[in-house]
Amino acid sequence: MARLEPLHVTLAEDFRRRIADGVWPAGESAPSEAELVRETGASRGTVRQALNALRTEGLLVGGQGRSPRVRKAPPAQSFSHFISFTQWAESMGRVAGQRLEEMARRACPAELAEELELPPGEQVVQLLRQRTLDGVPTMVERTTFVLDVGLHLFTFDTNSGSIFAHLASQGVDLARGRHTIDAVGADQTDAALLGVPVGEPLLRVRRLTRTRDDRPIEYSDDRYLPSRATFSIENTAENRSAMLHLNPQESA
Amino acid sequence: MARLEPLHVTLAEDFRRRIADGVWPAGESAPSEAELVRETGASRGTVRQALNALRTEGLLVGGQGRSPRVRKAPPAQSFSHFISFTQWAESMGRVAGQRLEEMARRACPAELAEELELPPGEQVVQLLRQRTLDGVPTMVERTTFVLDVGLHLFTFDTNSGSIFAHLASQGVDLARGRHTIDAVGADQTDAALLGVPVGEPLLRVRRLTRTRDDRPIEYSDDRYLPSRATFSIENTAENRSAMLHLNPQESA
DNA sequence: CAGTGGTCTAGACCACTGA
DNA sequence: CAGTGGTCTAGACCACTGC
Repeated sequence: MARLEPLHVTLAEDFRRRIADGVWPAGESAPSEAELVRETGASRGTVRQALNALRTEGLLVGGQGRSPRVRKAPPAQSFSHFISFTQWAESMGRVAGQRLEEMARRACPAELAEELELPPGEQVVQLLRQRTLDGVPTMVERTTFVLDVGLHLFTFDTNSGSIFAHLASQGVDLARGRHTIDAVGADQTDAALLGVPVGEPLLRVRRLTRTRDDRPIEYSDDRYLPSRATFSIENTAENRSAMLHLNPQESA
Repeated sequence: MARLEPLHVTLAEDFRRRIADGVWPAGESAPSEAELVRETGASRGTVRQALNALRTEGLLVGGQGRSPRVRKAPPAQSFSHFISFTQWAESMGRVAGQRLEEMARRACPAELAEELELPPGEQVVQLLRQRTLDGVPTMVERTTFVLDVGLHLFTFDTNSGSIFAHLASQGVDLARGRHTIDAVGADQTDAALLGVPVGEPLLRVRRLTRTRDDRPIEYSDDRYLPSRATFSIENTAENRSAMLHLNPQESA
């Protein structure tokens, strides 16, 4: 019996499923750690490691003295949902669509060169795409890839699916992302692609994605129709991990 | 020698300080776990618990086979920065200001009653405040408190500091928050308080804050000038904790 | 009071990395 | 190869909850 996953990951998935399936009903107490140790045969440390994962996801709350209680399950969000419009849509049973407006290889603009930690004049691959959800225009995506990664895209029909799924199959491992969120008025391009007046408020997310060894791979400027999508974040006092940085800007 | 904090918390703070002070220079390898065990005298499990905290904060990256490397320190963000404009400003050496426009006790509006899990007709306390950063208008805040918490505010000069600091001193323990982010055009009130035209794009954050035992305490609708503040989030593939939910909205 | 989770220890085996 | 972090175990003591 091959076991590719660590035991604590398997247990965490098992527990997540019990919550999703209502085996551990929302609002009630979950079984005690001692009980889970008896049931699973794993040691307490391993059981705790699994439970802690659910805690930081907000699926379990409380503790100290009484069994933790189960919260109503928010849809599980994996990292790929952060960076892939397609995977996000699919996770909700929606259909993501895309139309490539432009794809170009060119010298990296100065502002982006700094973000991507590239020397001046380095070549990059840039895309402009309109994204749809169930056929309705929802987002305008302006993405810049470092050259060696972007070259994979020329072997790929960019109108036919998820760029990130394609890159993953090529061995590109995205591991970390920084997302900066603000609001902008629609420019001419946004307005045309989203079917709204120029100046309409849009929710903008700028994202820098890195590999496991911290090399910047991709920068994207995505502008959403707020009537079509919003972001939400959960965070807790115990847990510093859900980091929402509120950055002051000098007056634009 | 009283030790109020758990050892792993003390160690984590120590390690964070070493990164901030450059004792562990950014970009270089941190000491191995074995080394830290020798140095601190703590067991490996405890050292790992401390290091894992820094990992999920994004201060350390990498692993398996080689020592983790240190990333340039993002400013440490505690939970209080999420929910308190004042504490956020202070953490950056800025000065937060506020002007109370309105404070009222009234029946809870229907949309909010659901969010706050209150029976229909329940009384709440509502505030409308203009917030400034270094004297410049930056945000308009519409906050609703459940009654027993809101009553604390009548014993408090709301023009003179942080509401959350005041509530904390009254024994109200905020523990968890859900933040929903989108973009809206400024309405008449926003426009007047922020000094921009009606329709100007604003970054809106709606927040529901809960106590440790999951009781909703406060709901707020905060609208920022994007030229004055943006949000950013860090997340990783290993770690599900930084949850960014991208929620579809039916057309408004 | 008994049961719970929070903390801490000591020791073990493995997979992976880099010289 | 030796050293690293990833995983897992077994057992211990404590602070806190609820009865």
